[in-house]
Amino acid sequence: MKYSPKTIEKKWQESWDNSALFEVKEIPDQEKYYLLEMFPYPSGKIHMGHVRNYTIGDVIARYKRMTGKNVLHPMGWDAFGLPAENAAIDNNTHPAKWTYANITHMKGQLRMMGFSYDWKREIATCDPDYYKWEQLVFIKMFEKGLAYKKRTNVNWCDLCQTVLAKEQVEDGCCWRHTNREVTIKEMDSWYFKITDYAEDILEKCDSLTGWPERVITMQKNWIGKSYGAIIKFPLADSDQFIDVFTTRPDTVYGVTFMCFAPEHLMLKGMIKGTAQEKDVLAFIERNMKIAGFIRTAEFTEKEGIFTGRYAVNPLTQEKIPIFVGNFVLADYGTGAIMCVPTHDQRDFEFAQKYNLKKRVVITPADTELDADTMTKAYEGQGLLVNSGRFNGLSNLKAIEEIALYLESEGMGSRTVNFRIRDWNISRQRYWGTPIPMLYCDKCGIVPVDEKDLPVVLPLNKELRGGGGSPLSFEPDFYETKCPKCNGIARRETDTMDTFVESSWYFARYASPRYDKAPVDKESVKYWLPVDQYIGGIEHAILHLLYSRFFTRVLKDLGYVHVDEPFKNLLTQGMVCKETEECPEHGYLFPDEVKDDKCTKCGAQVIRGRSLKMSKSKKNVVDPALLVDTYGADTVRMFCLFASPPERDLEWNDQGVEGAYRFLNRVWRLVDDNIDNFKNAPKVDEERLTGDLKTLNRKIHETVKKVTNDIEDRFHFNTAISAVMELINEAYRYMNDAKEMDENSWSVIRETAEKTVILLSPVVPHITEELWHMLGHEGYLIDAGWPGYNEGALEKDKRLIVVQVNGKVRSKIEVPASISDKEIEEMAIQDEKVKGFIGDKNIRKIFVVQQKLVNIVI
RNA sequence: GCGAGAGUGGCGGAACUGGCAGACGCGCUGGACUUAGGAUCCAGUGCCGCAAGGUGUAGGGGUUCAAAUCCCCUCUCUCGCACCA
Repeated sequence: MKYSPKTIEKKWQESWDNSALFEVKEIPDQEKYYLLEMFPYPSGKIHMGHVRNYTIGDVIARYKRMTGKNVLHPMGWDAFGLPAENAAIDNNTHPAKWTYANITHMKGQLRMMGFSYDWKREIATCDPDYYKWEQLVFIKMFEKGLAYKKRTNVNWCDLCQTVLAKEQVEDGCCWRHTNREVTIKEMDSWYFKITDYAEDILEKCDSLTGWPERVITMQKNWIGKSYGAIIKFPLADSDQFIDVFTTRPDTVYGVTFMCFAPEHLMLKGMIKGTAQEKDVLAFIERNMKIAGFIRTAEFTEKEGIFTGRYAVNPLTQEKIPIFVGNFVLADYGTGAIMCVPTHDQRDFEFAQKYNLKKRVVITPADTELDADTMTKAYEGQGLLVNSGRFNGLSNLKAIEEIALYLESEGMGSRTVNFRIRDWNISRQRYWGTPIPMLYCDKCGIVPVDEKDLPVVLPLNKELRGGGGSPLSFEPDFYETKCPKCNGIARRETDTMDTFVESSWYFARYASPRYDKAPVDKESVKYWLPVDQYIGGIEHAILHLLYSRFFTRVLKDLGYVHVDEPFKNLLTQGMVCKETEECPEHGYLFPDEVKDDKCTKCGAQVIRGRSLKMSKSKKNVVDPALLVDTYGADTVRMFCLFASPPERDLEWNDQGVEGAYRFLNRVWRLVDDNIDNFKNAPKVDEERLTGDLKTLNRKIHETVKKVTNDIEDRFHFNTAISAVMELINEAYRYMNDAKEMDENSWSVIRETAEKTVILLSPVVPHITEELWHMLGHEGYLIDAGWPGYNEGALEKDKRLIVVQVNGKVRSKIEVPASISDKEIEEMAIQDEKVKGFIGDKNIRKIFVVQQKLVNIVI
């Protein structure tokens, strides 16, 4: 019988399905294992990135199940979001229709891959049964002050026609449109108070020992905690004060000017009536138009203007000029900074440009600084000078001392500053969770009554393009009554950021149909946290940070018992492929290239470097086509074999062929010999000798290696290669054997059986078929993971490498029981070795654990 | 600029705590079988050399009996951060 993936894959997928093989429930006395892969956005069809991500997860899920764990392995859809809305407008359909059609199609594709999901737990976040609970959590957050509304400057993406959170701006551009700069708009928005949890989220980073170091670093950087002080500078000729944040209170005596961000709220009032007012306003206006990212980028030249007002240095009582500077960040610290040109390079450059006063207040041990002649700021350590009562103190000590002094004088306070901002979750779009709030003229902002949840997204509406919250054009939706006073009220027409849905879906999977609360506490208690989470590194900040925040909120609301959602995190690499480019026609599809020439114009194509698969670079491979040709098992195997999970995967069509060839080899090992297997007795290890004993030992070695590779580090590539070695050795044995007796067939059958079990998490269909061909009943996944026999691993002979002066000169075979001393003797007696030693003296001999001898002459 | 990671045959990658560099796969070469093969099987394949042997893990230096692995310097690439006061 020929290996026919199409037939057997369909057969077993249906069989697993019919027997509900992967449906799980809580079993209190069985150890659980919650394995989760980041759920996909239902964009239309699955791509190679999904296939890789989910294959890695499936191997772990199946392996853990085979080792006796109760494995939760759910799947669902991150179903709200802009693409649905845009597709709806483009194709004159409805986002819901488009989304659900995509889900149906993609679900079919995932089934074809043979992933072991508990589909009974499937979630689509656009389902009112899901977002209802999100709305409830929102209301609870509002009641606790964790969700609030404010009017501020926000980041706006013109292409998305919506506001973005700070995390969703990359290099000044929208995270979806990396070539479109965000603009600044003043708007009302809803915020989640993630800053309340910043300290805890930061601190617990160090407890996440199962996370990749770089993800932790990125999160720490994003939160950006720094210790310093807020210092109050009196505004001259007024009774006002200006707050500045600094990490360097030790340099206050050196402050010779001050700088405001153009957005600073005190500015306009301050300059009223001054001679400079017009010029300063013009400066502010001009700079406000430049996107914050560009204005404060490193390559932008520092620019400022004197406001005409002065502040008073609280320690020197000196009057210092106040400037507005383009480089000062409005949303970090207080939006105003004290400037110390002698000890801060940025301030130094600014002072040089505008010819401002400088005073040295820290002196290094070896040289004397002169404020007038120095060419750059001195930012190192030293002793304080020109600093009144603090002279002579080391500056590190002075940071504390001066802050304390200012505190005691009521001129400041030590403080901790965070870079992270509250999470703006308002989106001026249609296809998202409605924010369950309403506005009443009499009662103000009022939450929707819990019994009226969910606030359902109206589905019978036609979408129009052109911007503005679509729901704000739907009176049927926004016209309502106030639950407090029964008067006329208007619903909130913005929807929530879609990152909100993905911030808690992992908890919902524990009890996906629970209809009394967001989660069933008992289920959550059993399943959470996620033991292993798998997904792309691109979510290092966004999704993973929001999820950590939301889990804390859910804990404080009493829904879950954990504060960290994901115990272990694996960030898999990208799937890459070579690109081909024509000088005239840009990127080309593989079939647009013939003999290295562009089929459109005949120009020589440029073979580009390997890049992440993407439609725009035309280097994508459609998994569906591959599955159709080779079967899901081959595709799964190649994805795992080509590189370890955390590294990028280099796509190679010929490599796929190799995987297919190997599976055929495994198939034939069983299929060709099945009759011989039937009559062979059980392996009797005592009676094995020679090559057969070696092959039998190889079986045990392979079990050991595969187990370690999967268990310790998820290195499936080396696990697979170990099985390949075993298969190669079995074929070699059969090829070399003069005669195949019963004993031989026993060991070959044993090889086949163990191969089938060890490969089953990787290629579940072919192995299930072979398992049954080998005469077993029941599903392979319940067959248990094999152990190995340490005794069978022992060799009676060993090959010892003999080095002379560190160079390999010979190899000798010795009995395993031999002593180090005897090995030395044998090594010296070896003919080849003798030739290298000659008549020289042996100075020393090293023997390494029955492996190697190094003779030093 | 700062931080993290990486650099190994023609290619993807192995080598886990320093102990035979290149497992396994792809590709390539030769052979067998065959009406035919882009199926299958066997053998070979880092580089130089007929061979003995030499040489080799980005480059240079060091530690060690022994270095892809540890230390120092340089280069290249990837990712993240980037006027954060």
